[in-house]
Amino acid sequence: MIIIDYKDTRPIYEQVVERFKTLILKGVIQPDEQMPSVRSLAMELSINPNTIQKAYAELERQGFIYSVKGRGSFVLGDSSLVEQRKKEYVDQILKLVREVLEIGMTKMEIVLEIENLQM
Amino acid sequence: MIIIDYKDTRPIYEQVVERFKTLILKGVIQPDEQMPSVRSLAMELSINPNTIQKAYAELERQGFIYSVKGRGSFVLGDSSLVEQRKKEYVDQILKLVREVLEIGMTKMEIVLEIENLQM
DNA sequence: TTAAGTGTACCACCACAAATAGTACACTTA
DNA sequence: TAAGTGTACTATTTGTGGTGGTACACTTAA
Repeated sequence: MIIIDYKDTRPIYEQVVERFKTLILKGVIQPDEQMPSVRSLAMELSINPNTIQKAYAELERQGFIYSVKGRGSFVLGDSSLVEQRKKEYVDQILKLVREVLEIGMTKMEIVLEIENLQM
Repeated sequence: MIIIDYKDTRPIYEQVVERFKTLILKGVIQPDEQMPSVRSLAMELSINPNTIQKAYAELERQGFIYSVKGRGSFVLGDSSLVEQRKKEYVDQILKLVREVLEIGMTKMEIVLEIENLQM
């Protein structure tokens, strides 16, 4: 399910985060389904449990999963934190957009900046 | 005019940048006025000229001053400051856009929100 | 109650990047 | 030409990020 590419320059935990995000967004892992445990996945990938822990913490921060001490980590549903956080972000973005429109920028200029944004 | 706080965890050059930005925005240093020279300021603060050079390069990048080899560095006028504020807003917006892309939104969705924004 | 499973916290190590220093070069002006 | 200016290059120091080792805390099932 998860693979690490050592030719990839990105840190391991980041690769894990992205891989799980894809799996969750595509519905391969369903809401409320249990994630592999920190230890078992670390064992499987022959890396340190802390690295998986870091990945899971990031997934939790971004609203994809939640973790319960002693029980495990679980996938959150679409309607939950992710959607909520999207709204919060959009609100913040629009607020800033309003301000920058007031000092003379145009919507088109802003849109162009976003289109050209490199990740 | 400039002071360094060694208890401050931020790097020296960053403190210098911020201090000058404040002074310029408040009008304490006027447009076209000459900045202290790299060497004299470095001497005054007992640090390396390169550190001041780095601060000035950053101030130039942000549109606050301009430098001429052999002549010195000078404060830019109001109109360029507006441009600077635009840049700062755009930077903030793009930062948020990156985050919201991270959690699964698309550029198109964001752009649509902006297009539909009522003032 | 206990054992095995779970997430979490803390510290150490290492590699790499950022910050700063040292020095030399290039330009301008009086 | 000399003294002042910004700039470029390299070396060294410092800080940060990523990972590993280990111990702790909690949950669950036997």
